[in-house]
Amino acid sequence: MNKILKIYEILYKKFGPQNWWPTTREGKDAPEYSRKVKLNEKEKWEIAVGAILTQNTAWGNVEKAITNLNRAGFFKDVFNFNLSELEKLIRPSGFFRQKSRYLKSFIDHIASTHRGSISRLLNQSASPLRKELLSLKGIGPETADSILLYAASKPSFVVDAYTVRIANRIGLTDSKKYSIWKTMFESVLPKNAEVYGEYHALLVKLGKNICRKNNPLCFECALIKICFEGRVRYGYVKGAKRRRGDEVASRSDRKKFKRKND
DNA sequence: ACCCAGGTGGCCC
DNA sequence: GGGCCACATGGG
Repeated sequence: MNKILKIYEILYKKFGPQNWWPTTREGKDAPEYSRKVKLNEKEKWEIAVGAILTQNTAWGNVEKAITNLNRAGFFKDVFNFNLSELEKLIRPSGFFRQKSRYLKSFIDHIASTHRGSISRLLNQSASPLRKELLSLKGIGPETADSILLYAASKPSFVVDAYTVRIANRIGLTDSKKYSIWKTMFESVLPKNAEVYGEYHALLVKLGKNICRKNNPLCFECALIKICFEGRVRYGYVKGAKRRRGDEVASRSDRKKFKRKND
């Protein structure tokens, strides 16, 4: 079986569905994970805004920003907020000056080009929509694909830092090009938004908790059998030299991990 | 006191 | 087309 399919099978079995992208329920302020079949206009806005806010930023900080936006009634009337109001509200998500500009230009674009409806933007077919998103300041390939996949429900695979790190360690490819990574996954997986969405979310889950940048918890990783670096760290690969920092995680790390994950 | 986080754009060669 | 750098807050 192809490794890319195998990874999905293993992670899905281990972690179950992740129900991305988190959105805020009626009457609440903070986003939660729960899969919706059909998104309303507010939820589409929230996903697109979240995709911009989470650029190189911990999701917890984005949650704080989205909570602020909800309390201010932002998603009910996105056209009624100016730059400095946005800056204040999204401050916790970091890079708030650039991100507020990115948001404003996104909002203005929808106002002027799509008669104020984000659905009119998102209802296009995937390829022109992707091009249009990429033409906006502050929307690069990952953010565009996140919006395509999670807000527009189109099968467009999202490649992020976790995807690259995990696939690098497993030994899939060492390419530096986003398009190569994206094609690698899309050419193997069924062209299905739900599968793409779960796959990406599962990689994030693994990357956050186990396949961490420093001191990855390979001893707990469900992918150890198919991961080159993991096997090297564990000493499974004969003759492979362990490098500094390749030690198996400490006891305290194991305990910490167990506490966090049930 | 570090290091890190669900990237992007600008500038330089 | 690639290699650097600024951008900012909050948690571990």
